[in-house]
Amino acid sequence: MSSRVTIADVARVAGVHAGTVSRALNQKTENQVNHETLARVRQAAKQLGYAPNSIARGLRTNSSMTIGVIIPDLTNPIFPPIVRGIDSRLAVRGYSAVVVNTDGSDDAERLLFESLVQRQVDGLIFATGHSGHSIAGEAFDRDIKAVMVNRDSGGVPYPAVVGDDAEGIKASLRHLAALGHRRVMHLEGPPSFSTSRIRAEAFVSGCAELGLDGHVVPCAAYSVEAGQSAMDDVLDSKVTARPTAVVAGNDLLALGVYHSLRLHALTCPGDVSVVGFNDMPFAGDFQPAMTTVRTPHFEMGAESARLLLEQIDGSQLSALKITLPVELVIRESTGPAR
Amino acid sequence: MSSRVTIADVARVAGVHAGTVSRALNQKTENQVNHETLARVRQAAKQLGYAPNSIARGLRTNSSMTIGVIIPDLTNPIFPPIVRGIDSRLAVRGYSAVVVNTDGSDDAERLLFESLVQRQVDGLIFATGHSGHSIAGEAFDRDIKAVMVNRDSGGVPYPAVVGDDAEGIKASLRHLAALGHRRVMHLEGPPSFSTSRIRAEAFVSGCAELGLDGHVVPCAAYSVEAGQSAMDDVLDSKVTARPTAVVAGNDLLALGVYHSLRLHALTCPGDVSVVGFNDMPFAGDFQPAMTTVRTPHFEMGAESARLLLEQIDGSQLSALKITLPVELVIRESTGPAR
DNA sequence: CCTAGAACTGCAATCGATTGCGGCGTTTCA
DNA sequence: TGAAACGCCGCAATCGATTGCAGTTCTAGG
Repeated sequence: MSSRVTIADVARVAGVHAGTVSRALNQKTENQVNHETLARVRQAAKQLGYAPNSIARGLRTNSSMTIGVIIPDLTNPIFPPIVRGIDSRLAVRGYSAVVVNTDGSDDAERLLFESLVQRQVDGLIFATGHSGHSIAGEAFDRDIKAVMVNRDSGGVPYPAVVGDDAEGIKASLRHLAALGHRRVMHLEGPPSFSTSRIRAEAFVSGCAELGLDGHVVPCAAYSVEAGQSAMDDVLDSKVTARPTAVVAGNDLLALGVYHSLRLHALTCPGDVSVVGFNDMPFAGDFQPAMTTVRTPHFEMGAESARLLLEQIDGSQLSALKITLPVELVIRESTGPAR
Repeated sequence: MSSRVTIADVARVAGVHAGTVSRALNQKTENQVNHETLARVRQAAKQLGYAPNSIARGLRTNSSMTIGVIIPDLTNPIFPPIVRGIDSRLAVRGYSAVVVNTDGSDDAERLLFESLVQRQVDGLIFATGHSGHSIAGEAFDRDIKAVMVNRDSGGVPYPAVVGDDAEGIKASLRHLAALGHRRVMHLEGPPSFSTSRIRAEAFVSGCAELGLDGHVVPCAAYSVEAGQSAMDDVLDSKVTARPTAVVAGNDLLALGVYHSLRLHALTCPGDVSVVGFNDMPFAGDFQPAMTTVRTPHFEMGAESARLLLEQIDGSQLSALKITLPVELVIRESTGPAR
């Protein structure tokens, strides 16, 4: 399909050898060819509508100009901005991204990883939080270039790009404390995600610093359902006192809290204040508009791509870990404690 | 990087010729090799951890097992489900998708199209509504296999997968009419999108059928800002009477209407009822929960991938146009007319 | 006028797999 | 018993580009 015209056709029309055409059409080698010849080759190439077959080139140069991006689920709203950030850096260098979804399955991750490697991707970006049986260690052993984004490296010596989660949580806590909240709760994401642990720890230490009565409740997943289920349990429980504020592990969990509160005929922020995490798209349009921690997803993606390209270029890595600043966005889901 | 073991290595270990290894490791040709040899080759391959270099294979077989997906913007929430639908069908056949974003720019679309073709993609899925200077016609002339999704083919003889937009609009209108609305308005998306025109036409004919006083207002883009701006103009206008219900071209425009209403101290659905289109993720969590037309994005993606694979397989196309049913989801943004 | 060196460009190997062709040994059937 | 048929596998060309090497021409310096 398509691309019928090859370098040999151009060579024939220009009256030169294929090797010369190759040199003429490559930035790095075009100074090796005579000016007139170069013009003739270019003219012939344009006339024939020649476009190099990147598969053939890849075979010879051992590179595919392709980057694999492994994420849990594209429909999780934090990932599209990350992917676009990655793409923004990749595109200007002529690279393309192949995005695959694991749906949280380790088996799927392994399979997709293998398929990506088979495809000769020039590098990998891991955006799966899973630090359990992560494939990253194996990738490193196989000399595969990669970076982590939105998760720490989990002991594997790959560079990582993360948001300042701890600071985000602490800012949330300070905000709540200023509103007079004392009994606060954290909905923690699955412990297999490095971000979950970091946020939970920041919550605990933040509460200690501010003198708050903090309580951590684990959730089975980063999903609306898991958040609602966890909050339901809390509200139905007779033993634990109802918190006046909830710091959710992410916006999805916070949304689950919204649902649970509505089901229990409680208001937000009247009865319970809620803070999310990520500032996912349209978080300001929820009911109520969600107070949440904005993380720079696009930039995280862009930075991760930059670090990966540095590896590929073989240049010295400019950083092993990049922590990007976050910002608490105060909207309507937080209010004074009753 | 990686994949150091080649077919020649396997051949050496198994004591056979490379060609035999190739035949042994391919489904279609494995019956051409003796059972014992086959076992020996497989054993050697596993022992060495052999994985075929798909670049090399692609060069010879003239296929990359890659599909290009051209969309306007991944962060528009309707696209992730479409992409995942595409991927769900592609993955089981060993294909991968390369997704690129045009951001609505025709120039970008052309550039990305060329880069995809250069990458020797085996087919293309166009999800850009733009029917203006669409590249599709040229793609067809170049014998490139492709399908359209979420847009009609605009005269180019490619198969298309769309939602039943007209029915969605009419169902909205019936719902509003039943609530007693008479003066209704449609916020039309940019006319360069085929979906815009179809929805606007359905609105007009639907109003006629139901005896409603319908009015169409064009928007500059499918965005929250464009929707708000258009609605602002309507509400600020002294000449046009305020409609009691708005049928927005999509959920983003509807969200813009929400913003405009709030700015003008009007309530929804109290003062104005609003219906969106697409049922984007979390539409039910907006303020108020949005009544909208659910379109089966995942299925649309899956169907488009199926049609593309049919083309690639060279089999008879099972359909030239697939229209998937939509469903009106009634939530809280629509109420009785005052 | 001669020669070293530079500037170009052709030659051919190479990347790693696939595949048409043909050879060899064995089976089958007349 | 002979020949056709078949099963299996090796040989080598091929996909389309890149690139080290070497040859040719040209320039410049002595």
